[in-house]
Amino acid sequence: MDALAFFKCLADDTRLRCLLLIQREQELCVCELTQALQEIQPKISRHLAQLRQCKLVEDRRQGQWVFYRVHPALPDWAREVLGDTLAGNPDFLAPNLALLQQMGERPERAQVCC
Amino acid sequence: MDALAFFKCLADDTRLRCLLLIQREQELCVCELTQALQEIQPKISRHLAQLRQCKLVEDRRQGQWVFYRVHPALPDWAREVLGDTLAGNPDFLAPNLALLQQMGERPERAQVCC
DNA sequence: ATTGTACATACGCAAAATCATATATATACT
DNA sequence: AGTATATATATGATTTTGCGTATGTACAAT
Repeated sequence: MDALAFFKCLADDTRLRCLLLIQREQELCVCELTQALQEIQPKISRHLAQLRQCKLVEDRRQGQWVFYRVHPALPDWAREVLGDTLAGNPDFLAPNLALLQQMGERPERAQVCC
Repeated sequence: MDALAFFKCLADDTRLRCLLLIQREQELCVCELTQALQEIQPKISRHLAQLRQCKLVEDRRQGQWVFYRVHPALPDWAREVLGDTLAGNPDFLAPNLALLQQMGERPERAQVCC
């Protein structure tokens, strides 16, 4: 995970919101992100694919849904960057979180472990 | 200083190295950055202009030289991002710092204050 | 089997970012 | 005044990135 590739992933509005939302909510599926960002599904999927290829997120299929989470092997410094960004920009995700709350019938996620 | 604009500035190799070098060395002039990155001067200047316009750096003319430093009004979270990135990628600037050491006759900087 | 939902990817195009070259400006020195 | 150094910016070409549409695949339910 090199620094330049990491920041390139954060340098797009869709990717930045997706990643920070996933970090904040632990795990989100594509349809939830589509709703939270009010974007069409292929657009969300395309950006998630890039985050996945760069190993910033990990995906897990559960039934019809694919859930994304922050990649467990993401280096500490990168995690701290995400944390600092969230802490320093408390309003950034506000509209997206509101849309997520509004969403009815969100898919139930199985407990993954432990 | 919004998060997206900040990360867009970091999403280019030249800008990322310039900014991290400036952060680490306190203050650097264009010719030092040109040497440290082994790039032509207009390329360095162009990227510095972008960092300046986004208020990530501040410039100061001293005689023939223009010195750049991290902008004093840069928000804390952004400073922490730079610090985390430097700490987490200790080898990233190594070649650039080596080239900077090799450079003879580096311009003397006046003490700015205090 | 078929229909529907969730998600991924391929393709062609448009827009944005980057580049190298040329040129302009500002200061220093003689 | 004239030359040299340091830096900035304009220009046109090239590369990269992002987009919407169309399509493909996997799973669920009937």
